[in-house]
Amino acid sequence: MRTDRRVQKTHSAIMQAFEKLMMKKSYDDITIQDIIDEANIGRSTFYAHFETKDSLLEAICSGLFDHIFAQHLNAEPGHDFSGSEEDVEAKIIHTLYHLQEDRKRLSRIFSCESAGLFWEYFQLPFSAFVQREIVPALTADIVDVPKDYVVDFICNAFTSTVKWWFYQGLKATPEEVSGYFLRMALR
Amino acid sequence: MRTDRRVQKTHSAIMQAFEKLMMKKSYDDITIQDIIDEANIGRSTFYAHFETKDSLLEAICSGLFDHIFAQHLNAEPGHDFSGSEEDVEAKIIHTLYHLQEDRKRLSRIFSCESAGLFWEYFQLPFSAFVQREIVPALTADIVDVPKDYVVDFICNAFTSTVKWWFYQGLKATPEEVSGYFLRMALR
DNA sequence: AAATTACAGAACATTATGTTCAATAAAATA
DNA sequence: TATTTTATTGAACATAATGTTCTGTAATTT
Repeated sequence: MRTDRRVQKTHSAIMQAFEKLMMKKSYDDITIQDIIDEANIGRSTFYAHFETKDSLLEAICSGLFDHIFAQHLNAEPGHDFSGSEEDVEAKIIHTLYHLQEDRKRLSRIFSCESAGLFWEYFQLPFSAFVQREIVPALTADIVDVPKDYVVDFICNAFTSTVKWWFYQGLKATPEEVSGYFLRMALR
Repeated sequence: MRTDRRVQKTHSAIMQAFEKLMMKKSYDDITIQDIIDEANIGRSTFYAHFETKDSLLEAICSGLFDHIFAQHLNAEPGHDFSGSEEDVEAKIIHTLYHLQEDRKRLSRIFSCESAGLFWEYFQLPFSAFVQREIVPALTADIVDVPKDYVVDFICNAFTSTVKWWFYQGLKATPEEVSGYFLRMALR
């Protein structure tokens, strides 16, 4: 059985209202009252869909980042140079292109310093990629540095790179940004 | 003329109340009402001292990080190997020792993901240090990487290193952490 | 001793949160 | 189509925080 058409409508009304509000104010400044007014739904209806404002954010984030990362970054390699420098670079450039396409929605989200939750969701899928494909390729150099530190370091480096890129207004190309990142983060 | 003794008392009462509350809950969860109750002062008295909760945070942060950074990290070099690898390493280790000494207050603050303001204040003095002493020493390697990206990268790398360190419960020594950081961030 | 200043504490308007409930409208089911 | 199930509405409600304003009181300065 499909989900009730009313549920779908309310759900997307909330989502749209939230994104529209994100264009105007930062996450912390958005109240549930704002969302209710913007979505034009009853108070109790919101609470029938989401427990808190953070639950809503969680839903937004998974939809956003799953789309960007899950598809290709963690996809099974279809070629024989998986894990190589070329492969890693290609995947990072690919990811940056995806982020660039979503620039309109993301630039507002990324500039919102208050919502660390965003970055948690952002880093989660990237961390898997780092552990699987990047770290094994460079353990030779840094044997005595704890592995979890290395993973954490690279994830944060990528996050801050994307932050920097968006803060600059995406002036650089994905290829350039990827180059900067790889040169700084991986020797 | 000295400041009114009553003002001093109220001020420190607010500060102490805030720090005590930070031991219990995260920044976002602390209300002005909590502070008033904990400090045992009148409502209007708080607003006579601080406009908002963020103003109070700002005051706390400057006191905290100015103490840690300003003194030695940005001090005039008293020796002739300023800017060298040994000098940079010594200063970073020194900074980490200071952070370690303040672990009680800082661990609560650092684990509070919500307050990005903390990290802004944390990075501000470090950024000056990076630009003055670290970047000039390695521009040879990375000529075509934008300088502001390099500075941003290294600052964020140090911030995430400290975050990681505290998250692990400061198991590693400052010397070890400094080693990890320098090896990962500066080739 | 007099003037100044800070504080207490209460009152107040405003705003947001989260819950509850009966009526209504829409959808799914038989 | 008729019936049942479910979602939504909208209002009401209790709770709690914000920020302002005011008066009397107490401490401090001059």
